[in-house]
Amino acid sequence: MTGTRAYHHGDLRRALLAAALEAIEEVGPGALSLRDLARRAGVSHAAPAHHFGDKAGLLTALAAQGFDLLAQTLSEARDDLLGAGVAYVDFAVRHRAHFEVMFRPELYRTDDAEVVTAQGRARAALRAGVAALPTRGTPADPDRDSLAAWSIAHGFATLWLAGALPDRVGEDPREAARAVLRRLVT
Amino acid sequence: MTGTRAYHHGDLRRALLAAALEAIEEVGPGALSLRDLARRAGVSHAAPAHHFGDKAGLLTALAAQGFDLLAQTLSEARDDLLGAGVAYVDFAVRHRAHFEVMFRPELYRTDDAEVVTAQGRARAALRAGVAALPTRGTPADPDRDSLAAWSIAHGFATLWLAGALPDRVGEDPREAARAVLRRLVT
DNA sequence: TGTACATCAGTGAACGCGCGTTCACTGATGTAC
DNA sequence: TGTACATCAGTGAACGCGCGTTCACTGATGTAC
Repeated sequence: MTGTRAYHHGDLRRALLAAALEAIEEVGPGALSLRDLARRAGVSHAAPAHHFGDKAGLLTALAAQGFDLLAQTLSEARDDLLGAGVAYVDFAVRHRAHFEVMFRPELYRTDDAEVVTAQGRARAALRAGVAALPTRGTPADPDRDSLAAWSIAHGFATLWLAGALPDRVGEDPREAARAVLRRLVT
Repeated sequence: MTGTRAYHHGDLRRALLAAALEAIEEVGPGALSLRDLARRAGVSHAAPAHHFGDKAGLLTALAAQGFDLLAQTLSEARDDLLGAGVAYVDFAVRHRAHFEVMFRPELYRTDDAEVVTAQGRARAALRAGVAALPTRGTPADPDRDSLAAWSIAHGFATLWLAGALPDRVGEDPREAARAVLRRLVT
């Protein structure tokens, strides 16, 4: 494979997804355009339709990929709720584009089979983390505890991404998240 | 004022803001177009520029309005952290359009004077609520406690709006939020 | 090893659309006298 | 109370742009024989 442009890209689907992540980080998922992705991938503007049909198709693929990645990330922090929370925030910051798409269901097909499967995996990993929560005085309510843990991690992550947090939280999201999450976990 | 169209609308600025809230609830803040707002307000498509200059100008006005509304809402729950948290979630659900704009700083001018002022008010109201937090065993850390409370309320609100929460949380956001927030507050 | 053919990936020209922006304008309102 | 005039809010035609989508096409790849 020299510098010459091959007629067949070879791995255009993957290349378009990568270009989409890049574009989303720059302009957000709303302003995404298929023509722009084609440009980024160095391919004709009609090419993306071949692989994804339309914009929602592409974002659906990205969402599925994102939930899978999140599930994987969370399951590595098994038996450690604090660690899982920190991993969740870290995921949001490092995979910002994925994260932003995942939680804007109006942008993609939430009933897509791959999305549903991946979502299930992520949900299971989340619950596994919460199951490890040390019970405090009051009798444990797994449902409520699970939602509380998810909420605080998700909220911190979104506020971080929105740049809404005060400067004093510092520059390391993991460290900042750990301090805040401890409030719930310890 | 009969049914006849007056040449001068009289209160176009306010009408456009109202139309914007409506449009945002339907299509999200990203897909907003000034021409659509003009249509909704029954006015020529060039009219909005008169009042807001451009889209960012309009969203800036909306963000400022939103932060003011939030500050007002929170300050009504003075001395009651749980109540403030529930009010925060309730605000997000009932003023969804405002809320969505407020936390997408890339859409408006965050350095706008009115925005900065209103944000300051909201922030102060938030801190006042947290100051009422009962201290538990460990010595209180107001900064951390404040961020934790904000995170959990914000996270629950965003997840609710995204439709990401499981069905079992029910249909009343206030009630559901109260249950979850109690995990942090009690 | 070669040839014929089907399939598939990507091309590029063309289309219609909605958008933001500009600009000369017109009608309404407010003010000075 | 009337008139003249300045100011302001909104008009509507025009423009150029980037977009998604369509479609006949072409070049590359894989397979059958």
